[in-house]
Order: sequence, then structure tokens, then C-alpha cells
Amino acid sequence: MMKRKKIFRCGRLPSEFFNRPTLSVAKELLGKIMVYGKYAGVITETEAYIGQDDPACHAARGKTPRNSVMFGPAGVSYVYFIYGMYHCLNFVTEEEGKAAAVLIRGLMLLEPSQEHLNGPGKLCRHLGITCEHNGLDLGQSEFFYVKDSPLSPPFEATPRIGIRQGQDKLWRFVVKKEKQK
DNA sequence: ACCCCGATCGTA
DNA sequence: ACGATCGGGGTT
Repeated sequence: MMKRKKIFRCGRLPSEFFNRPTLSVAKELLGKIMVYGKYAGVITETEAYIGQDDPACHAARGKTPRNSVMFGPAGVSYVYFIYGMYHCLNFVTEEEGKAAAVLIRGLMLLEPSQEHLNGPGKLCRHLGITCEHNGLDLGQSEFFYVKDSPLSPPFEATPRIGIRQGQDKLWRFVVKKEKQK
């Protein structure tokens, strides 16, 4: 008798997932599983940075060596160094030539421990993500990718954190806390 | 060559 | 609410 296969394949998200409107990608990444080496966790918080018209986006003043991968194809990591001591991880979105990305701000680890990495700096520090990991193709890498998930958790939209310009946009998306029984 | 500031974090 | 911290991007 044939065994039924798992209903949810939960395969890797392809580059096409990221090659879409950034706000859609930022919202839909919530609940997905990010895999980085031995680490795996549920994405719980994201922010969208969209193109040269978004004053908070690193690409607002054009292409530079630092932000160049934002102008490239979607589904690639964009890692930058900030405040002299932290790194931040993004995933490039939209079609090649349009500079946009989603900042990963929160990760609920599943493996190998179960802590909640809240904050982009803490997240990168804990996982060991640095500028060496800038420009990696999440559609190809064996150790760094995002898995699909049946989860579609409720979330709220707020202004983005730590920016001076563009605070009018509600482009931060946070999974709501689970209600306690 | 140099200056200034930041997509943060932890403590007050 | 605020200070620590400092590399490097952007400009001189």
C-alpha cells in the first residue's frame, strides 16, 4: 500500500517569490522558515525599503558599492554594517534594476535552541552573519535559504524603527503575540 | 584623507 | 530617553 506523502512540502522559496512587490514579500515572509547553516527559525518581524523614492532606503541617493546588491536580482542577501558594531540582514526584492529589500528584524529560533532573536543586530550577531554573507543567492545556496510554511500568522503594521525620514510609511510588519489561554 | 552619522542595543 | 561605539560611505 502506498504511503501518503506529506501534505505540506515546505520547500525552498524560489527567487520568484522575492521578485515581487516588496510590501507583499515583507508581509508574506512572516511565518516562513529561515535556514542558515545549523540554525532554523520562524521570521517574526520585517521591514520594507523600497526604491530610490523611499528616503529611508539606502538606495535613495543612488547606487554605491555598499548598496549595489539592492539593484541586482531578487532573492539575494543584502548585509550591511551599522553603528560600528552591528550587521543587518535583508533580502533583495523586485525586478533587477529596482533597488528594494526586506530587512529581517525578528526570528523565533526552532533549532538548535528556541530563543527569540528580536532585533536585526542581535539576529545577525547570534547567527554570525557579517558582510561576508552579502550577495548570497538564497535560491541556490545549500546553507542559506528560506523555506515555505503553511503558517500565515496575524500581524500588525507600524512605522519603521530607527529611521529619521519616511516615518509616515507603515512598512514594519510584526507578528502579533499569541493570545494566552 | 577625513569627517560625521547611522535600517541598534541595553540601560535609565 | 539616551549614551556607547566606530567602521566606512560619501564627499572634500
